[in-house]
Amino acid sequence: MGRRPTSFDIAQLAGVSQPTVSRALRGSKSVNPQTRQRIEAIARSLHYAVDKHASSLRSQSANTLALLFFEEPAEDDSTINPFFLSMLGSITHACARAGYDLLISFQQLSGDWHVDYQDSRKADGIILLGYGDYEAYRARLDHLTEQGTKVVRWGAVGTGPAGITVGSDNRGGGEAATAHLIARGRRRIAFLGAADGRYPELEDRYRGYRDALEAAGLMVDAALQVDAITTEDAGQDAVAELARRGAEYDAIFAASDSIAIGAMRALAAAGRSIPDNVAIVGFDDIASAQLTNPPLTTVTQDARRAGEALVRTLLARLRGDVSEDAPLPTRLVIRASSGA
Amino acid sequence: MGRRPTSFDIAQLAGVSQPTVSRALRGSKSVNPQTRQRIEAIARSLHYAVDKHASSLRSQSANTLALLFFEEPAEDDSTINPFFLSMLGSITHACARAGYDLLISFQQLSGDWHVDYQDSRKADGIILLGYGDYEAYRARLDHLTEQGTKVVRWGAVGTGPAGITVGSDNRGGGEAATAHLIARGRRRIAFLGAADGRYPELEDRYRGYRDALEAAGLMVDAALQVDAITTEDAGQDAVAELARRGAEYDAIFAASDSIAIGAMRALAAAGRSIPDNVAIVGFDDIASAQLTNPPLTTVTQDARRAGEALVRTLLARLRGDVSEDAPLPTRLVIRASSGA
DNA sequence: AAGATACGGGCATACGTATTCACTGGTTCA
DNA sequence: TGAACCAGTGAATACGTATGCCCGTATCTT
Repeated sequence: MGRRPTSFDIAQLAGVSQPTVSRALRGSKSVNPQTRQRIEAIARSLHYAVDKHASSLRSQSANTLALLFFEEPAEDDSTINPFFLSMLGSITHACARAGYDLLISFQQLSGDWHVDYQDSRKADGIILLGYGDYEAYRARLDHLTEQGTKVVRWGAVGTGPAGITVGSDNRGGGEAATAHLIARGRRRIAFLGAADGRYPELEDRYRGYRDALEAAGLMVDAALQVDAITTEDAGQDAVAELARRGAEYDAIFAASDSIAIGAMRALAAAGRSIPDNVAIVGFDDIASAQLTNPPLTTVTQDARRAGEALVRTLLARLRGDVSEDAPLPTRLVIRASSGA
Repeated sequence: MGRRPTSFDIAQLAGVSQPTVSRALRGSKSVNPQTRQRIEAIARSLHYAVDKHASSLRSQSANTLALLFFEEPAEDDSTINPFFLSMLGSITHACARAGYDLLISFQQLSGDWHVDYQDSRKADGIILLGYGDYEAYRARLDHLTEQGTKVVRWGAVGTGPAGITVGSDNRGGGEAATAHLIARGRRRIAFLGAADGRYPELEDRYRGYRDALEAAGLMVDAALQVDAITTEDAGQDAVAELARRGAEYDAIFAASDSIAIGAMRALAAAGRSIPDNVAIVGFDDIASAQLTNPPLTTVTQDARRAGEALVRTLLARLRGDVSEDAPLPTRLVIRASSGA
């Protein structure tokens, strides 16, 4: 019960020196196999575990990654986009498999998170997660990468410093969603979601929307595009805005499920039936999408692969590789909200 | 751009010794205020941050807490009970406020998680989160506390080693839910959820259920209690089991929203209308509860307060205090599933 | 006026590990 | 047969910080 055992204690019991213990336990091949086994047995029997801080101090690497969620400053309750939460599992597991610990933190986009982890050596690399006004943190992102901090982020592939962005094929997903509505006979399809550069993912989905319209020979009507960020309230407001404009539409492609759910609420309140009056498709396939009434047709992003890709890319960067992956494929999940 | 600045660099620039820098930055009052300011200014200008590992090694404290989620071994996808995920925000924030970092990890209940954090000094204390067969990890829990590891867990207050459990007033919540159904005129109320000792939270909710029945002079009918763990599938199965027994009932109190949602699905499939044929109340108030059809009446647990209480209790234990809080209050949220 | 006290800060050291360098005894090769 | 080599290991040291101990000076106390 005394104090924690150290590598010296093990060395003494094994009749070797401390460095040999260190080498044996880290798998150096310049240790006699028999010696190694003896050392490992003793270590096990003493419940020995390498002191993480001593190890990190000496080796100058934390063996830890940091996961930073950006939360909207507006929201008082700390609700994180469910899609990101669903990545949490695979990120955690991928880290564990690689032998890394995972630090987690919520940050305001506008805060000074970009210095903390960089300076205190808490983590070897950082994963940034969260939709949000891209312009608002682009400067911090550039700063980090210039300083040599290892970072990856979820976002629109092609934006931001080279090779640090992992993301879905938003454009392809947007096209698939819209093409589906067209195939169902809809012609006046509204798009709810930011179309400007501040939300590149949503913008890409908008591009896909236009691709599909144009491929079908349909006109892109600016009156049918309403800005909305990914919250239910924004979706609700967007439908109100369409009404204000007097816009006529028989379908909605919402740039996220949260927007879609808010929109459905507004449509229901206005007495418009889904999908008969208005068909609707979302994006993300969050858990709630199965529970809406009617269930929401949406575009699935593979959260598991996403998390794994983030970790894999970051670990590659730590090794000095720069592997730029292609966008992750998306898949249309057809439920009742988009028509029979 | 050279290497990271150390406290020696700052000392040199400030014309003092390294220990003085350390003292100044940690707020020791035995440093002249002017000296301190000078040091702080230099530290800021160099973007100096204390090296976490050196600090932890010297001071023998990690300044870090660990959050361990237990996941069901059965589930291939790493879905965590949404209620626990909703605690994540407040736990994270509470840690940040206290100046602690937060490590996160998913674990199998049956794994050997109980040695890792204890031995490697990664964290000063551990927060355990996750429903699960209590008997299955009771031994590990006892082991940890006996070794002096600082642990808190979410669960049924009164179970487990003294003072380490934070939890809701499950019994009160169960009583409120059941009393509500009785007030709505229901008389044959089924309980879906484990009533044995392996799931103490659910058992407490069952106790509350019985309290309410007895207070109203109603009989407790064993045929109306069906074991179910907190998954949708279990809820679905439980309704099937009631049918198999030929039990008659006009209401269900489900020990969790997940169970309730599964039950609603089964009822809908069986053509029984909610709430006319069967009124139903859940427990947890997860996000999906608002989206069911009809929306689910349920018992809210305050996730924010829960997370804060967990962190507060753990920090108190780290200081050596043993503060045993009362169970956190719950609140009945009445929606359409329990009748007009 | 002399001793006591407080203040500010330096010296030395310890935390536990990983790594460089040097050494030994044996083996191989020309 | 000497030189070059290799496997296996120990001695020494560095990583960057926090803290116990000590000392000099200035301020009180009686």
